[in-house]
Amino acid sequence: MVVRPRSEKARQSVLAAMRRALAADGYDAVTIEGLAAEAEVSKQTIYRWWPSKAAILGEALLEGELPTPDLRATDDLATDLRAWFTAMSSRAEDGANTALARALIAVTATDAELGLALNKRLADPIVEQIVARLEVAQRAGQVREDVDAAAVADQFIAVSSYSSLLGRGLDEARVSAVVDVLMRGVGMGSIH
Amino acid sequence: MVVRPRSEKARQSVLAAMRRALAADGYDAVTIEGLAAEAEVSKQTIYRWWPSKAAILGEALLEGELPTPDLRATDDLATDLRAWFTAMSSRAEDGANTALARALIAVTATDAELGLALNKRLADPIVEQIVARLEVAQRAGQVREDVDAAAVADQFIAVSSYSSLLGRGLDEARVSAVVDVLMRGVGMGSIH
DNA sequence: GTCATTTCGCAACGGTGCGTCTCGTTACTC
DNA sequence: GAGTAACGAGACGCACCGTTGCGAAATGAC
Repeated sequence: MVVRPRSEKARQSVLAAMRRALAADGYDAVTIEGLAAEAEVSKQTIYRWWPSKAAILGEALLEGELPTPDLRATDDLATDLRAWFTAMSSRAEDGANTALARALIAVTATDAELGLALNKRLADPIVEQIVARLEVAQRAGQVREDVDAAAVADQFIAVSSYSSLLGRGLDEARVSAVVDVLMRGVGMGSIH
Repeated sequence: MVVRPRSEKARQSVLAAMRRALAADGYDAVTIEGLAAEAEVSKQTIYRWWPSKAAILGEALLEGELPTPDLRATDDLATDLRAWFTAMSSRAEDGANTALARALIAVTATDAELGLALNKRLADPIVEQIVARLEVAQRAGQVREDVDAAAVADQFIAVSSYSSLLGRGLDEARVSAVVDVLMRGVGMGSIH
C-alpha cells in the first residue's frame, strides 16, 4: 500500500476556522465554502473527510477541550456543588464558549441523532461526576437514599443549557438559588 | 382610503403550512418556496408580510395555542406541581408539539433576539403561574420565605426545554424525581 | 354599480451556497 | 526514485434566497 496520509494540518485548520466562525457569526452563518477559504483549504478536502457542517462542529466540540471544571469532594457537598456550578457558569462568560454551546444546541435541535451523540459524549462525564459525588454524600448520610442522582445531575445540565440558549448567563444569585434549592431537595431534612 | 385588506386566508394557510412542515421535516428543512407551494400562496405574498422564516415560525408559535396546562391551586402544593408537570410532559408526547418546541429552540439558538422575545411571551405566563402558586404556598407557610420562586420556575422550564431538545420525553419517574427534589428544596424542612 | 387602490398569483432576475466532478500538482510510503 | 493518494483550484447543475415587474382579482368608498 502506497498511501499518502490525511493532512492533519488541514484538519486542524478547518476545526480552528469553525471555532473562529462560530464565535464571530454563529453556527448557521457558517458555510462550507467560507470555512474552506478561511482555513485555506480546498472545499473538496472538507467534503472528503466530513459529511456535513454538523460533523465538523461535532469534531470541533469533541476535540477542543471543552474545559469543564472538576467537582471537588470535600466533606461539604453544598460547598462542592456551589464551587463547581459557579465555575461552570463563569465558563459561560467567555463568548467563545457560549458560541460553542449555542452551536451545540442549534445542531441538536436540527439533527437529533448527532445531537444526542454529542450531548452524550459531552454531558455524560459531567453527569457521572455529579452522580458519583452524590453517591458519596449518600453513603455519608448527607443525601437521602431515594434521591435520583441522575435526575439531579440532569437538572444542573438543563439549567446550564437553557441559560446559555437564552444568552443570559447565570449570575451569582441565580447560581446560589439553584444550588440552595437542589441541596435542600436532596438533603436529609424532613418536611413538616 | 380605498384599501384591499390583507388576505387572512392566505395568512392562516401559511402558518398551517409551517406547522405541517415543522412536524414533517423539522425547522431548517423548511424553505420559503416550499411553504409558498404548500400553502398555495405566492412567494411574494409571504415576503410582503413576513421578514424571515423565523418570523413566520414566531407567529405560528404565538397564534397556535401552545396548550399549556393550568396549575391548580389546591391546598397541596406538591400535588398541584406534580399534576401540572405531568400534564406538561404529556404534551411533549405529541410529535407536533415537540416539533414546535424543537423549532423554537432552533430559532433561539440562531436568532438570539427573536428567540428571547418568543421565549418571553411563551414562558413568562408559565413562570408567572408557578411563581404565583409558590407565593401562595409561602403565605401558607409551606414554602420558605427566602426561596427564589423565579429560579424554581425557571428550573421547570429548563428541564422541559432540555428534554424536548434531546427528544427524550420525561417519563413518570423523572417527573416525580424532579418534583420531589424541588418540593423538598423549597419546603420548610431543616437540614440536619 | 362603478372606480380607485391594493393585494394577489405568476414568473423572472442575479446572487449565494450546496455537493459533485475533473484536472494537474504535491507529498508521502515503499 | 516510483507509485499512489491527498491536495488546491475551479467549474458544473441545482436549490433556494430575496427582489422586481406584470396583469388579474378583490374590496372599500362613493
